[in-house]
Formats: sequence, C-alpha cells, structure tokens
Amino acid sequence: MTVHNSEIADSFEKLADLLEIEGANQFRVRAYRNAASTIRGYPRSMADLLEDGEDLSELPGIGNDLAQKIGTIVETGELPLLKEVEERTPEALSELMMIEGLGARKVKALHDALNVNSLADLERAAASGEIRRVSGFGEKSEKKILARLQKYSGEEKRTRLIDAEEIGRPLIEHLEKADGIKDIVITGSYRRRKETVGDLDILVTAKQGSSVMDHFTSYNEVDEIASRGKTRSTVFLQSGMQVDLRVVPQVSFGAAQIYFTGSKSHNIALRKLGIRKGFKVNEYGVFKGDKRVCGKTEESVYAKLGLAWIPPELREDHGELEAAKKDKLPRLITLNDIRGNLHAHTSASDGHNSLKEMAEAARDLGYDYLAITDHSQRLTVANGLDKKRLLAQVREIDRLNQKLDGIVLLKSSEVDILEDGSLDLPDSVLRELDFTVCAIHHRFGLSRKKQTERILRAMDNINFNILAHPSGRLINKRPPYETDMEKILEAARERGCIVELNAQPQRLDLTDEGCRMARELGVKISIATDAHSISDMDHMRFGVDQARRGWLEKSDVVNCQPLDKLAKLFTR
DNA sequence: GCCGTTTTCGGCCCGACTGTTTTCAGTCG
Repeated sequence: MTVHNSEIADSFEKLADLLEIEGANQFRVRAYRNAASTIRGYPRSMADLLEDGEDLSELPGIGNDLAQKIGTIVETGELPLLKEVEERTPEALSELMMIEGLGARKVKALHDALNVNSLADLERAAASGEIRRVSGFGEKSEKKILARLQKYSGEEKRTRLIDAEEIGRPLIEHLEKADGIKDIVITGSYRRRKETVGDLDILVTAKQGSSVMDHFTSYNEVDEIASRGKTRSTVFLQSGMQVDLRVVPQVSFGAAQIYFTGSKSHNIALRKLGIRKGFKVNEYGVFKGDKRVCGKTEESVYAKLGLAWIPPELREDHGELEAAKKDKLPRLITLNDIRGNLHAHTSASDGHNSLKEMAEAARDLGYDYLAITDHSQRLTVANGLDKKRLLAQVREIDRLNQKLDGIVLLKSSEVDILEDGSLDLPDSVLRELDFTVCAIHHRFGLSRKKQTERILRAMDNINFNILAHPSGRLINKRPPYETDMEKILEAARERGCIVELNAQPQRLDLTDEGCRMARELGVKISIATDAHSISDMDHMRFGVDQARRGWLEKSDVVNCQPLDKLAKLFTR
C-alpha cells in the first residue's frame, strides 16, 4: 500500500489545525503547514524518495523532525502525534475551521463555552441563539455562521480554468465601464494559469475617489457582498464564485500585481529575499525604510531584488527564484511556437466534423499539419474504427492531401491499450500510419503495479509513439488511475516514446509537475487538443499554459517542429 | 518546527476588513 504525498500533506495540515486550536506556538503550526505545502507540490512521491535513500530534510521547510515523521507515515500509514492530539482535541474541530469567519481561536472559544464539537453542534448553537452570548461573538457573527453553514458542502470547490474564464470575462467587461478605471487584470491562480482556481482576484488602478467599488458591488451577478472597503471588497457571485477586488494607486501597480498573482509561497520567498537585502516588500512597492524605491512595474520590483522578471506560470516557489537570480529561467513555450496538432477526431468515430472541415480549421489556425486520430475498434461507444475502416480513412486522407493547400493531414489512430498491454490494432495496420497515439480507455481500476506494467508493455511495441492523456484524470470528476509516472517517463525516454500533454481543459494531462519531470528526464512532449470538433482546437492555449507551468521550452515539444522534422521523431 | 550573505539562537511576510470592543483581536488572502 503506497502512501501518497496528498495523504501525508493532509495529516500535517490536520495536525496544524488541531495544534492551532490548542493554542500551540504559531510558528510551529506554520512549520507543519509549510511542510504540507512542500509535500503536496512535490513532483516525486515521498515513498519513492525514501526508497531511493534520499534525505528528506533537504526539502524546503522539512527538517530532521518532519523528515522522521514522514518516514513514519510512509512506513505505518499513521502519524502518532496526530493520534495523540486527537485524544485531547476532537478531530472534527478542524472541519469547523472550513467555515468562513471561523479560525482557530473562535473554534476554541465555541468549544470551551458551548462544547461545540461538530458541524451539527455548531448549527444547533447558532440556531438557538447561544453563540451571540459567547464573548467575542455577536448577533451578526451568529447569523453569518448560520448562513455559511447552509452553503458549506464539505468539499473544497475549485473551478476549472475554462469555467473561471467564462465567469470572469463578463465581469471584466462590466468593470471596464466604471468611471475612472485605468488598468484591470485578473491575478491569482487565474493569471498563473493553474488548471483550477479557487476564487477570482481582480486588481485595478483607478482615479482617486472614483466609484469603482460601487460599480463592482452593483454587478448584477453579485449574490452576496461579504466585505466592502475603500481598497478591497469581496463578493460571492450567483455561480458561487468568490471575487476579490483590490484598488491600488498606479505607482503600486507592479508590486500589487506580484502580490495578488502569488503564489503565496512565491511572495513569502520574495519578501524574505527583500529582508535580506534590507528592503520591505509589500503590495505597494519595495521600501527602504519609509521610502518607496519601486513598485510601478513588476520588472522593477524583481530587478530591485536582483531577479529577472518571472513569468506568472512559474511563481510557485519551485526553484524559479534561484533560476531568476542566475538568469537561468527557461524560455517558455508560447502559443505561436505551435506548428500543428497531433490528436484530433472526426465524425468517423466520436468527433463532430469531417476530415476536410477539421483540416481547414487547423489551417485557419496557422498550423502546418493536423493528425487524424480517430478511436480504434475496441471503443465501440465512440464508434471506433476497425482495420478495414481505418485503412479506408488512410486512403481518403491521401486523396485529400493532394487537394489541400497549406495544411497536411497526418494519418494516425488513437489506439486502445488493452488490459494485457497489447494494442487494439494489428502491427500490419499500425505500420500504415505516420505514427500512433495510444491510450487507456478501460480497466482504470488496476493496481499501480499492473497499470504501470500495462503501459510499459504497450510501449515495448515498436509502433507505439505517443502516450495520450497519461493519467486518465478528469479534473473535479475522475481521479488519475494509479501509475508510477516516473517509471513510465523513464521507460518512454529509453524507448523513444513521446508523452502527450492533453490540452482539453478538463484533462490537462500530463500535469504541470509531470511536464517538469518529463523535461528533466529528457522526454519529449506533444501538446494536443484531442479535439472532437472545430471549436475544440482553441483549447491548445490551455495546453500551452500548462506546459509553461511545467517549465517547457519550444525544444521540449514535438509539435513545435516543422513537418519535415516530425518523421524522425516518430522513428524508434 | 525550520533556518542561516550580521545568526546554531532568536527570529519567523504583511496589510485590509469586520465585529466587537473602547483600542484591537481574529480572520483572511
């Protein structure tokens, strides 16, 4: 039984919550939270690191004590200190902290005064009017608790980036109409192009005394105004999305962009660096004593700290500060670098458009080539093509290529990887194709070992070229199937296979961390839309965003290559 | 509990808003 990083991180976070409720040293509490964040974001599993004999105390925020505790969790699946703390402090109290407005102190106060130990206790106490009598609470906070409880579902809700764009776009249009507004930018994880966002953080500059806040809170989608000040307001939209608006003066715009773009750990690292250099860094600028020395642009702030400007996608405190210091940041791939698309479906299987329509759409995007990768025979629900139909399609593509101008269709197939690791079409047929895209579409529930072996065995086939959507996850819907991704990537490099970064906004698979690992291992990536219609081809930009988060450069991505270089990449 | 370009001890990012208080603690990002 493998212990996942997320489980270790969860244990540390829960321990931090309970210790905080008990009133433990706040820096000790923070140490557990920092460690949780390091572990959660780490590209390799703690279990694997330990197996390889690595020293975990080398990791940021993890010292000897926590390294030992991680070892215990990996070995036994349990954290004794957490058990011990849970004996004295009910573990459900940590869940109460999920209610907005309730932090450790208030949870403790309610526990001590009213013996509130669960969400149900909390609701009872609020409904019966007992909470307002506890010192530090009043009628308003009691009402808020009751209202929040009704909305609380127990799940942390994060919105897919594409959905966040749909919510954000009309709101920005609304804000642009405000009097006196100058700059508007959506910051936060949205600007870092994370696959999901928790809330929208909007930053604006505006003329002094303008009515931007009034304009913001009067947006017709606003369901609730949670707070409202001169420089900051928070609302909830009818979609449930939380939106924060901050207004700063123009001289602070760069510093504020950095601050609100985050990530939080990136900001903390920047501020610490500032302190070492004798500066104070905040959202208004970089200060020497009381004097602002810069802040108008992001570049000026980074430069003052001795750093090159860092693209938002890299701001996770995953080594970007060190790279920026040495001027060794990657030259991140851009959408303009993309020359073609290596995964697309037509109406022959489960797509919605014809070969010709798809080809013309790809040409309109400025691509040189588009690969047609309809499903293979096993995937009957998607009308997968058997040998006969695929060979007919191959001939049709040949004919069409004669007529097409400015775009070349590549002959391919999204071939099912069967449970035993064999491919769903005979080698004699696969050899007729320019290359193959291979994927798992069934039997997701195999053990980690079996699933990994299944993929490795499939890659042993000389006709295997690209591993499509390697984890099979659907964001917010289906977890990845269990695999040893590092092993798969190493095997891909050894065999000359390519791994896909599927650009569908609900997939984005490889993950950012997976991309980074692939790059470090020297595995080439195909960023592909898996388009099932003409309009899906626009999703390439989400794939590029994710690739940038994974530190990928143009040279790491096969579909940045011109057509005449592709064939070589598909020769094993 | 972690960490080190004045440190192995003594610090630990910083500011806005709310509600309850009577000058500020708690919460949040």
